Amino acid sequence: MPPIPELEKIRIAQILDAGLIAITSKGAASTTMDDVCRIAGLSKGGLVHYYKTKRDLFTAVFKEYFKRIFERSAETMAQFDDALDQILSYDWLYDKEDPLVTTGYPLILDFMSLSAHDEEYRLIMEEWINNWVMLLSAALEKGIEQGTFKQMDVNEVAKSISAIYQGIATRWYIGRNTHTRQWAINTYRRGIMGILSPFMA
Amino acid sequence: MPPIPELEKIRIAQILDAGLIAITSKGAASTTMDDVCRIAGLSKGGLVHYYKTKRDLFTAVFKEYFKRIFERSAETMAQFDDALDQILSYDWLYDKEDPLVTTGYPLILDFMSLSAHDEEYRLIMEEWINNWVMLLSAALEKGIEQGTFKQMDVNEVAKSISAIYQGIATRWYIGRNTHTRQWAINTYRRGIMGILSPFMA
DNA sequence: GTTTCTACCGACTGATGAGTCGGAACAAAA
DNA sequence: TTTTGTTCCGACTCATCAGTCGGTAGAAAC
Repeated sequence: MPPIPELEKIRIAQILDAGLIAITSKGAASTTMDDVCRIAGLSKGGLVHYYKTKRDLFTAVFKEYFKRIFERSAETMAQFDDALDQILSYDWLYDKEDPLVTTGYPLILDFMSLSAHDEEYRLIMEEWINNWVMLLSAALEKGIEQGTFKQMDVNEVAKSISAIYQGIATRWYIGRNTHTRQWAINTYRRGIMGILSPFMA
Repeated sequence: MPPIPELEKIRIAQILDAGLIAITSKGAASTTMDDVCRIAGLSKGGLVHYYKTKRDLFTAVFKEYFKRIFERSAETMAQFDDALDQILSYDWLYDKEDPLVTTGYPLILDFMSLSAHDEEYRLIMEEWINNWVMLLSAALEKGIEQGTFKQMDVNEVAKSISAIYQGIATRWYIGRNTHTRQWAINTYRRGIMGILSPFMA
């Protein structure tokens, strides 16, 4: 019988944090279960008690990261009233100082690579994309109500907007020597305004 | 002493093809040297004779693939006279039937993930991006001469255009269930026109 | 007190795969 | 003919690591 009832939650948090640290620093491919044990301060057996396989663990870690990114997106968007401001509120994606962003990008790249060869991972990725798209869709709907935008297929447009954000983020991260924060922000603003231009009221 | 002088070239081509097949089908992470041997129809020793380490081999395979993509880009652009047509000539990136594209995307995703944790790979990636950017820059310059575009920092604009192409490609590939070819083409056209809009003469 | 269940430990196993190495076949050079 | 260098072979070594398993500590149940 469990010594403390909240113990499980504490351990899960410990393990997911450790997994996040390990994967973002070494990469998913070279992160071992022992790495995660060590960082979490648990033994092999302790870790396995909560996640039977490496795959279980990785899946949970990826979901946890996506959850954090999603929460950040929702919070930042909620700070604005105007729908267009909400849609263009993603400057934080290109902030080197932000640990969620900079340390997290390698994890997203790892995950995309895994998704290319693993259907289960790909579905998780699709779900994440879909959540993001829904967030943007809601803002577009709001903009239509507010009279900022004309009628449109909000889902298709939201997919375009999120794809542009993500593409620029990838490029900004990989090509860090030649791609500045200002370049990224200019690019996304112009790109997204291009997407929205047929629908500006 | 070499039996046939062209033998080396033949073997290299054999090995790079095999590497491409292996990596695109199984993923870089789970491709083994033995896989490449088998596909190339060579023994371990034979493979090692040409590429001492797995890293050497992979680097060569990635460069070969980037070369092919670059050639395709240059050829396709060259079919158009008008600069804007050249810049918007990348429909082929979103063609499921094209083996260079569909089978190659997993390889690019793998390589981006490797680049996140490996400086040598990252530099190769940067170089590839730069080649692509130069191709687009040349078209932009041409457009300025032709009077299609106003003066601009062609390099910055070219970086934006290529980032949009790549972002949409990634999304189109990963989110294949929900992202159509037509969506990809519409998105890139509007996005890129948004990038170019301040510079249309 | 005894049993039972959870939480955790860490040594061990078994598989996998990169890189090694001695050698064979063969061609050209000496 | 002998020697030397190239190309290629495939069995072997050795490190790594996911997952296993027998065991312990301690709390609750009986």
